[in-house]
Amino acid sequence: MASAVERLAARVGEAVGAEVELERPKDPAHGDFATNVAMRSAKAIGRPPRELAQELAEKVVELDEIESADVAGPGFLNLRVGDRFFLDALAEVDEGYGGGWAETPERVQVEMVSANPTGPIVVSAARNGVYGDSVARLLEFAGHDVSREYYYNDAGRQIDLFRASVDALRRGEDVPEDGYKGEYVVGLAKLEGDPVPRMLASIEQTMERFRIHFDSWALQSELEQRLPEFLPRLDTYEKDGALWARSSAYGDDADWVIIRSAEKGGTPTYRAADIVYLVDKLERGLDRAMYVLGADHHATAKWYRAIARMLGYDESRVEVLLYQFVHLTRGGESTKASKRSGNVFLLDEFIEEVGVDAARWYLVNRGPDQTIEIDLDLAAEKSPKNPVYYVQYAHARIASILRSADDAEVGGDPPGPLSTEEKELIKRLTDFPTTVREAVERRGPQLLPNYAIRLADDFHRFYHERRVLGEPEQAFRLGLIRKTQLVIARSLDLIGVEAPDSM
RNA sequence: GCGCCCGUAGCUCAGUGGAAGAGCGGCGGCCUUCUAAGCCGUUGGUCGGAGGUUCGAAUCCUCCCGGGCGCACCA
Repeated sequence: MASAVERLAARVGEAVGAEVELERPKDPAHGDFATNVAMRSAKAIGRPPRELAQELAEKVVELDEIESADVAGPGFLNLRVGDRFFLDALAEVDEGYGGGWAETPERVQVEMVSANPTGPIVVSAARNGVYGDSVARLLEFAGHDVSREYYYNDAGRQIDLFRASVDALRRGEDVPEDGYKGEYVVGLAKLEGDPVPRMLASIEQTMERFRIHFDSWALQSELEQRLPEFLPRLDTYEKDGALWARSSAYGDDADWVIIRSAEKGGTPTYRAADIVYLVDKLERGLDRAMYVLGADHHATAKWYRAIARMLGYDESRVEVLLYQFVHLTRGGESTKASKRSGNVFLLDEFIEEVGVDAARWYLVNRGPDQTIEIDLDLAAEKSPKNPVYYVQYAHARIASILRSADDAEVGGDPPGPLSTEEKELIKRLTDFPTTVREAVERRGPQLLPNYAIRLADDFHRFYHERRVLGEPEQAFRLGLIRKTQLVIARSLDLIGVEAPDSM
């Protein structure tokens, strides 16, 4: 069913005889909604845009919903709508508002983090998790069937080196030159047994603490064993004693070794496991396999698509989400992160210092293509400087009013005309579905925190100008803030941030 | 050299064809009334540069400059 805004667009389109899209002007002085239909069709009709706009304005203003239609700028049609429209639009806001619209629900897997279990999760891996998890939450909200998977390398050189580092300490020796040297290695050396499962358990614990839950864990060692059954389906050749995948023939920039030469051990490379893993995903019944990768792995995107093509799959089922790095600063000083040197900034420390909500907010706040710089001192401040608290505060304020209202009546029409603040707030609520849709389509969860700030903005202004309790409009305004609260909570939940009832 | 990403206010960044924005910083106001983690005002920009496409470009295309990242029989 079409939303109030869509119905309005259709009505206006009917009146002017063309497809109309309504946008929200940034400047409220430009009206409640605006359309560029006159400028779009001016050329085809062969008339000056402003003249055409004037003519369309006269038709549009005949509609019941439209209070005024003005021509502005190069030929924009600025529309003001009546209270009835606002009330209808507000009535649509409920728990599921903005979600459940996916026309063809897909089974989607988001594979994310997937850091080697050779050390604790650091902050850049946390961006991977927050980004992937937020995209997953968005897809779920849109109506898709989403699962989250962690793929870990439990075999190979890095893991061997990690185990060797722990063993060396246990024997009272120094860790190998290129081994792992962090504090955590010392801790693991004091415990019995294989350090890898312990490391993995600790990673899982950290991720849970960060509100990221994995449905499944895939092991490289198991996957690579199944390589022989897929070899016949691959386009390969031998060179220098190694087996190469001819990925360059399928869109990649190069060919890659999948089985090492005898003198290098004759073992499969991680790329061999990639192939098995991809087939496994696509044959498991997933419609779409999403990989979340850091900018340093950007070249892998072509490799995944190339092997999908090589194996005869539709490459559009494979999607790689890339994100740029995170730089932490403290009072201007940059903190460098290297897992092996032991001089690292761990996610656990980050959460300790700034809290889960602010940590997630800062990591998802920026577009994935943008490197993030986070000033730890600023992020840790629980003050108005921190936008996440600004938004949460709006939610808490609403909760407080609702508590004071007790079991008073909530909802219904207002006794008089709507105030400017009420209209602005409702218009902002009508932006939510389009914001969600765009965030899903662009895989851009950063749109949500930015929207949430605007919504909190409109609420705080409303709060400042208009009283709720004890006013003739009480019931209506209680309904309005209740719905505002729902949308704030949803916006925050989609990025994994909590909406507190008091602060 | 080849490939990917970025360049918007003093700082950190939104803004992916329609009327230049936010937060922080700076300056100045507002608390006997539902939470001042709030509100209001003000300061501040040749959207890296040059061409091109378009009625219209921060946004699309080309080139140039600057920065980050990658181009393993490591993962």
